[in-house]
Amino acid sequence: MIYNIRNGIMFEPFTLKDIAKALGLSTSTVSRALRDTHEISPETKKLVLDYAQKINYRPNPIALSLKERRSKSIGVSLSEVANQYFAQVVNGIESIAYDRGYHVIITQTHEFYEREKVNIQHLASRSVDGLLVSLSAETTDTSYLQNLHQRGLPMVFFDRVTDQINTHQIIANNVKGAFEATEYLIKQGCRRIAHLTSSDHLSISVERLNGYKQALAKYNLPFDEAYIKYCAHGGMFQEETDIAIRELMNLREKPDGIFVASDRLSIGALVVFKELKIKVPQEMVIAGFCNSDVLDLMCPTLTSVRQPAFEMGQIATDMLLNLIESKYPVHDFEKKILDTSLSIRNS
Amino acid sequence: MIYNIRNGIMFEPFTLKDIAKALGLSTSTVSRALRDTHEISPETKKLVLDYAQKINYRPNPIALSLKERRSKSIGVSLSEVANQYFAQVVNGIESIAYDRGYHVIITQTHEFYEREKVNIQHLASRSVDGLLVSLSAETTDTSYLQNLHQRGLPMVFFDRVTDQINTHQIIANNVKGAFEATEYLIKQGCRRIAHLTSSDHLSISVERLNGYKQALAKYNLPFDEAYIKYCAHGGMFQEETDIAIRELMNLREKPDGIFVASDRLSIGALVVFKELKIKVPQEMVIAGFCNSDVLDLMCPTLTSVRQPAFEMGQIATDMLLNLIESKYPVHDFEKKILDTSLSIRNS
DNA sequence: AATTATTGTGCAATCGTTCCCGGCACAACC
DNA sequence: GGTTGTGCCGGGAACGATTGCACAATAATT
Repeated sequence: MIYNIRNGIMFEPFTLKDIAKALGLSTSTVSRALRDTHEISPETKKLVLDYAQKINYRPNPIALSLKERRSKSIGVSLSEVANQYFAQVVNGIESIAYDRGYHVIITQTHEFYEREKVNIQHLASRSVDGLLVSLSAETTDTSYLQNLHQRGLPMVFFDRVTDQINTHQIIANNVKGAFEATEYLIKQGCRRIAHLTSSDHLSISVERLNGYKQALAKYNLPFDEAYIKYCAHGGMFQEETDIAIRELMNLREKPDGIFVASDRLSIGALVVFKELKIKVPQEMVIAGFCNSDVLDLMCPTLTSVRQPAFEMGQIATDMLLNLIESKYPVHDFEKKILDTSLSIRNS
Repeated sequence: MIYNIRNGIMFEPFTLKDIAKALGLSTSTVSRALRDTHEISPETKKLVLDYAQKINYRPNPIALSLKERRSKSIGVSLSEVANQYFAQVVNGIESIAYDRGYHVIITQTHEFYEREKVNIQHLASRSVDGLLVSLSAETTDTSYLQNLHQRGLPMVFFDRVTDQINTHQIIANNVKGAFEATEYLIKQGCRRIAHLTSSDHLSISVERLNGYKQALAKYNLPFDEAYIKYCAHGGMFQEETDIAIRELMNLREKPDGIFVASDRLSIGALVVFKELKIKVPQEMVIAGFCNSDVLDLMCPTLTSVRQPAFEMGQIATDMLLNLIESKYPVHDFEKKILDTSLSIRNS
């Protein structure tokens, strides 16, 4: 192996100029040889390619970005990768992005609006070619995103979307998923079904609440606002979940079933019910959105609504890359809705 | 807000040249005015600053990276963020990096050597100023990393380290952690203690095996190679874990306790024991490294060795940034070892 | 033999920024 | 009055890669 010793200290990758100098050619010839242009003689090509191979030459992506005016990378904003649902989405995103030659830069909001804003503005200024966004629980003001969108930065929303920005959206069928979960609780004999959810302005909260209401309506059960509990930070702090459930259990008419709207809240709820030593499913049946793959190991048990997370990541990325690579402005946007599946666990 | 309409379609931020043209100055003057150099008159400065403010000018970080020959970003290579331990490490990394003005780019190996190599070479080709690496289960050949290191790319290893590269390392006290877990099993009355671990060349495997042996030795229990099971991909495929445990349970002298060496394997083992309907802890006591925060919900129960993951991420990042920003070559490297803690769960 | 293709290569501009160098005023000095 | 100084600013090179254009050398044609 040959080391680059132009400078003994700093990490200095080889450049076209290095190859050109070593071989007594011009940089343009070297560049063309590497890109396999027809106007370079086979001998020169071989010479250059062999040498490039030997020193393990890689084109400098930063110089390319500057020249091409794009970075071949996309930014992702989500609440946290420790959440199984998002981890699976990320895997889907990467599977598509890498195939199409894009880098993926992941940023976490931890459900804070300020963090989201800083992250996304940072990404935009670092010239990502597009954004995949799932809004934080705190976010109500999307004006900074509208700004970037109006100025032409492609973006696709997934999971937690907003209608204030006209672009592609990819979500699970939250209404149907919530309906099925609630219906399951009803069929298990529950009559006072509580609903634990994230902040009330998130799209997923609205839709899942809708599905819950539809199920109650179908079976002629009354809707009672007292049974709905919101967690402003989506259960990011266990205290939120703790208080919400204790309040529910202190109601005069305790709920006998609960539908939980998100991964983190579902897990958090199980923790609280275990602490409170409430018998599941005798005293309380629990169903909730959750993509964890260890639910079968848990007690108390959770009947889960599972989202096609990997696929959602794939589709969102495909949509985004198509936007980025489109030669003409796109005005026709799609809202894609994928079905969830219900995994029944009943001990 | 003023939008740049040089081109109606693409996202085109303002440049120095735009300001210079608008104000009838040269780009160098504008640049100097913005950087507040003393050789620009107060009036010109104010003129430039006001205009820049008005159009919301941001320097192009890509051009800066090319010029400064650094990107103010660090790369991370780890097996998968869906693993709680790594998710926590990432949070630690970000907490330090963002404070010091660095971006974090995360890549996942999913325990494959080829994936690791491609990812890291991609990162190194210029876009990152340094690397945080935890090796994949498959990796035995670190020559491509040695290469980058010799050429001056700063890197710090965490968790799964190698001694083939002379740089900072930050790990948990794996020997002690494994010793305590095994000792716990012995004190619970186990006499035939199996050990389920990742691929045999990983540093963590070697160290954790050592701790296991030391505990056996201290209590005069025989070491039996038949009780050691390796999973080449660290349990990335559940089948690996499945086969390993079934083999253990088919031994003439079945083990009555098992010490598991990693997060994913611990979870995988619980799944298998549940499937096999083996009574825990009556027939089998399980202890293992695991940073999951829902272990209290699981049955069968797992006594866990918990690593200070967040802190490891923080320390590794601090070390790396110090390397990157050091004006002189560093030859004095540190191996930092953090204590684990044992969480006993016994149902 | 002169002209025209064809082939292979180099020059220079470009992307956005920084910074060295030099130049033009005007003032202060011996 | 020349020399030196100083404040203010523009020109241009550099970072690394791509690419249109020019030009050389050789081959093919008239």
